[in-house]
Amino acid sequence: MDRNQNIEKRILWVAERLFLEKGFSGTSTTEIAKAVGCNQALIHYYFRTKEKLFWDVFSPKVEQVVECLDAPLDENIGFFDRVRNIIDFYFGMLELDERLAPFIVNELIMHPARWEKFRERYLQSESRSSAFNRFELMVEEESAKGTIRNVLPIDILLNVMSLCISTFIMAPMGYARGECDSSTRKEYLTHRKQDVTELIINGLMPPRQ
Amino acid sequence: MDRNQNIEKRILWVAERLFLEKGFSGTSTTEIAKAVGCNQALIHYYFRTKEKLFWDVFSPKVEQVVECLDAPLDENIGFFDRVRNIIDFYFGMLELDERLAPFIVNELIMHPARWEKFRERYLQSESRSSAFNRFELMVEEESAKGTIRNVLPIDILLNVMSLCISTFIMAPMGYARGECDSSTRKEYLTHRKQDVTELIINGLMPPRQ
DNA sequence: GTCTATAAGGAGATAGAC
DNA sequence: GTCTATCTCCTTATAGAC
Repeated sequence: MDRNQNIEKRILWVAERLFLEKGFSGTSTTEIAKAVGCNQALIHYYFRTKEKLFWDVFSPKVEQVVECLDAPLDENIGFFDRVRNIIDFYFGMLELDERLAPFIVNELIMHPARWEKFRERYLQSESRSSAFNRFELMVEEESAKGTIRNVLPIDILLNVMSLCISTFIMAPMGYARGECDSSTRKEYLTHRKQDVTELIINGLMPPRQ
Repeated sequence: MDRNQNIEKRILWVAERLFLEKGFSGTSTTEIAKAVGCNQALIHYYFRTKEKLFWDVFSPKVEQVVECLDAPLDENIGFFDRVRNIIDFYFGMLELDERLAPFIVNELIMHPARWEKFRERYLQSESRSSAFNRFELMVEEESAKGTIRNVLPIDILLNVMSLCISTFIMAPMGYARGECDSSTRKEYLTHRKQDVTELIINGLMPPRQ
């Protein structure tokens, strides 16, 4: 954006855009340099390797996409509205930048090793966020009351993530039955968000007897 | 497999394995040649370009992953069992080769243009399979009877695809809370399949009044 | 049909001038 | 800090011998 910014930040900023659009293997340091308006050697001067530059872009994005499941904080609302809030917030975050979901998923597929650094942080029960722990408690409570079916809290969140992210992965097919204009796109996203919400909420109900 | 097979078929066979494991950009024709045990020029003699070779591998896989949603044919069973069958069959197909889901999704993300050739076939209502049309009829029927909530048939299938495919995309994280042994993996897949089924079935119920 | 050799280009990274 | 020049390696594709 601003020509006179710190060059290191400009490189990071341009790299972010290009990595998001074309992935790690699809983007060359030469290309980044050209877009920044500097020499390719400068990229390596600041970030030493392409891998390291990528990590500096990738890492905050992963945190965003995973930790965002925690975000909508304690208001005094019922369980189902709480779940609705989670979906709303999560979907909204992905909608803010539609390149985010494909970017993360692509890297998860192509370089699973990069995730090992996150596994510990997100899967060990000791290091789980307090928001997750509170959510877990709510689920157990509702389960005991019999207001929801028997289900693990982590599965609820996995299902929410899967359905939201898939919406954006499939978008290029979904809203392009012929033409790709932005109103068709918006319509597709709105419709999917609504159906995902209904599915999750309805799917939580205890089975009829 | 057999050393004395037709070389063209052996190239295709090896290319399939490598593309599935490392994607288009991660696999070089040189590498394929080495694995086949022939010269790199021979790949181009038979397939002209890497792109063409890839297409010959990719195309049948897409058909498999999309058309498999149609497959479990008419038995005389109720609607919910029919849906259960679809999930079972679809999940089972992906389980037969766990590289399939990541492969397809990765290519969908990195080269959306490749899908334009399939869009017409799968999204035009005139060219839809008769199995889909029959499924659509069943949904309308159940909807009219009030035995399921108000939902579009295509959304049911999108949700099934999303949840099944996501299971395999997330598998490297999912069953690797520390160790990756095959019993943990099997346990993870079984559990997710069951939860996905419950979610879909339960999510189809009409809301309580 | 299968080979060797090579063309033509792009990649990431570094040395060294300024 | 920023540049030019260059090293080394690897890619796809083709020409031409056998």
